[in-house]
Amino acid sequence: MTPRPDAARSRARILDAARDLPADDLRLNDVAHRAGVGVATAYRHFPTVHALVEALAEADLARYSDLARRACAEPDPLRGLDLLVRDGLALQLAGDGLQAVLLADRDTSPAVTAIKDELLAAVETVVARAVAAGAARPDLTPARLRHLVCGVEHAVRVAGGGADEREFHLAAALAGLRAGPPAATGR
Amino acid sequence: MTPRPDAARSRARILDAARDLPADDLRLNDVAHRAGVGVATAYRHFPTVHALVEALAEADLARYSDLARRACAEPDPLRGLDLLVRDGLALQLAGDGLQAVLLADRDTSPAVTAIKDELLAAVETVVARAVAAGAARPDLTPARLRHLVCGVEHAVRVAGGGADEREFHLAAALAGLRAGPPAATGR
Amino acid sequence: MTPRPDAARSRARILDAARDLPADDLRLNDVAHRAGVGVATAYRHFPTVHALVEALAEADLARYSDLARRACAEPDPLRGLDLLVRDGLALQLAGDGLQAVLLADRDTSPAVTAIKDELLAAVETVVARAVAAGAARPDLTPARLRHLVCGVEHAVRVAGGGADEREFHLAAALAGLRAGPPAATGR
Amino acid sequence: MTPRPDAARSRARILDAARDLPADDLRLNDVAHRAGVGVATAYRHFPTVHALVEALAEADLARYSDLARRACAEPDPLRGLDLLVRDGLALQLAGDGLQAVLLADRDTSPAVTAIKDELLAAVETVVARAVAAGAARPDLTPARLRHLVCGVEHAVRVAGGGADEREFHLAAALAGLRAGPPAATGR
DNA sequence: AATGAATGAGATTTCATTCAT
DNA sequence: TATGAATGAAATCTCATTCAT
Repeated sequence: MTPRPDAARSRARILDAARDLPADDLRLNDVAHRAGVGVATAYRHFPTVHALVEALAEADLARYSDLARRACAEPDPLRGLDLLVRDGLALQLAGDGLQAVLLADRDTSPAVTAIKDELLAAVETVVARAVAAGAARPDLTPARLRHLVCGVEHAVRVAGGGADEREFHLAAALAGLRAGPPAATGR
Repeated sequence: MTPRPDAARSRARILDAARDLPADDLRLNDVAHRAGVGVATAYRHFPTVHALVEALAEADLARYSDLARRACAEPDPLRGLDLLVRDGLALQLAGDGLQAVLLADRDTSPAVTAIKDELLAAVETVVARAVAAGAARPDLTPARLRHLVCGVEHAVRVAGGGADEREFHLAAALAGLRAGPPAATGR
Repeated sequence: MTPRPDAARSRARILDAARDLPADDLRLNDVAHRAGVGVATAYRHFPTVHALVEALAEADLARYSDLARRACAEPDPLRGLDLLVRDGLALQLAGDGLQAVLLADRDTSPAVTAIKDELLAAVETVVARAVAAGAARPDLTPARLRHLVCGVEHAVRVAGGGADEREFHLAAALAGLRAGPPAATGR
Repeated sequence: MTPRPDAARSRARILDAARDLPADDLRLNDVAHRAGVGVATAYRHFPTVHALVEALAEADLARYSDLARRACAEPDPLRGLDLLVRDGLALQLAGDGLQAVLLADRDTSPAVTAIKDELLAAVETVVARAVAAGAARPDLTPARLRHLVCGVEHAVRVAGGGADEREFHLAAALAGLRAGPPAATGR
């Protein structure tokens, strides 16, 4: 079960090399070359690009899960929701493969699935508490919260990713989550 | 000046064929084949995939511009803003290459640049009126509004694109745009 | 029979444009474009690249024929041979399509064939007189003389085409033509 | 260091296939197809056509170098020169890519450069000895000798390549090399 | 388990020639 | 006749994945 030492070294080198590249444009060939490792070695460790992205995201995913647990523990449901969104957004913006892993239907690594399950459970709690307390729109669901944060991440990225833009879009999102449905203005 | 009829026919066939394919995964080779046109012909008309995406988006872009002009004409600035966001989102969700064209720094076609300029000018007016009327966050800018709508589009897409999801994210976004900055709850 | 004035103008423009390009790498497309003329127009005037090369070479070919006639008229057969080789080489080096036309089995233009026939007849005379006078190797034939000059042209070209190199290779060739067979030194 | 057996096999198959084609009209695509090898494999081994031509010529180049060394070792400088020209011409006529490799300014393969350097050094010696012994024109240089042989190769080729033609042009060239400058007969 | 050459599919590009206008 | 877009074949190149060693 314990990996051979040289295998572990290869794996680590591959991950290190991958961190220098944009997560949305990884080529296993390229990564292997930069890692000073054979192409097939990279494929042995990570059969698909997604498997590699998962491995890269795993640490951040664990942090996300911890964050969600802390958000559950907040006495004030509103503050819990805000904390989750604010710090979750920061995590998603810091590492560019996280969104893909969060949104994937199936995971390559069981460990990743386990962490995601924990995370989703905690998010469910945070959302349920916020809705129950009237601190969030009544039609908010855990899935919707996740999608919304992904949308905000996207908005901030296309805006260039600066801190000012992040603050603006975060503030608008938090306000939008909280408020009840606005008076209809549509046609 | 006027394009030759056969050139126009080729162009139209290429565009028709491209409409059957996802805008984010177009291959000129494939498009040419489906259009019953030589590969070289496709490359002559559209030197890059982006040029083709632009051409596909041009009609929607014109509709977007019309919409923005109507939004300017709304007597109530708030209703103008809501109209622009709601119907703009619908346009962006209907044709999947629109966002890429809207966000591109440079355009291939001068016609596209012209339409985008008109659109941006109208958006500027809508935002300025809404802010002046106190109907939108004071730090809202035209660029931020565009990025926000792109974020909402993204959220709805990852949610599966259903009408319910669209309504939820739209409502949250409109509410978030309107409200002043929320009481700080961050760390 | 008289060409229409505009056709004549097209033809002239094509020839002018072709003169700016290396004769061994002409593309009709390219020539047409530089001439400011439609591609098909170029093809109408010159169905093949060789036809164009012939037309470009025609004037030089006529000069070559005149030269050969003058060489025939030389009282001294040796001087006639030398004159033909020396000035013929100069002509061949000056315009880079001449060799191809000289060596072609068939010609596109009857006019070119006529000039070549005159030229070949004169060369035959020059060679016959030189051989008869003992001023050239007895096994020299008109064809061999032509091939030899083409070989010298090639040597000068790969040497860079300078005047010194031309003089060296010319001198060696003239000496080689004149001498009887050398004492055998081969295996 | 040692090439992998399968890579060596591919390389050999590509070279074998290329030998069936005219060296002055090689297309990597075609060669790969005939060799029963993927196109990409052909491009990996030989990034350009010239690299392939070099590899094809390498064996002949080595023979050429041996020949030049033997020519240096001839006690009689004149016989050394004749041997080099006669047998060098035979080599150049046998394999049609040799001239291109000999005349190229830069080589793809360092091995080829090394052989060419040896060859050129030996030619230099042969020429120097012949000139010193009064067995060749005083203005003969190693470069001129190379260009002259290329010119003779060209003449023989355009003459059809037969043995008679080869003997004629060879005899003329050897005589031309040997003789001092002829009495001037030009204008 | 590690290696990197081989593979084949297909993207892009070039070009000579044809054809509708 | 003139035009230049269209054409298709083929050359070059890229890439993700597989396979022999």
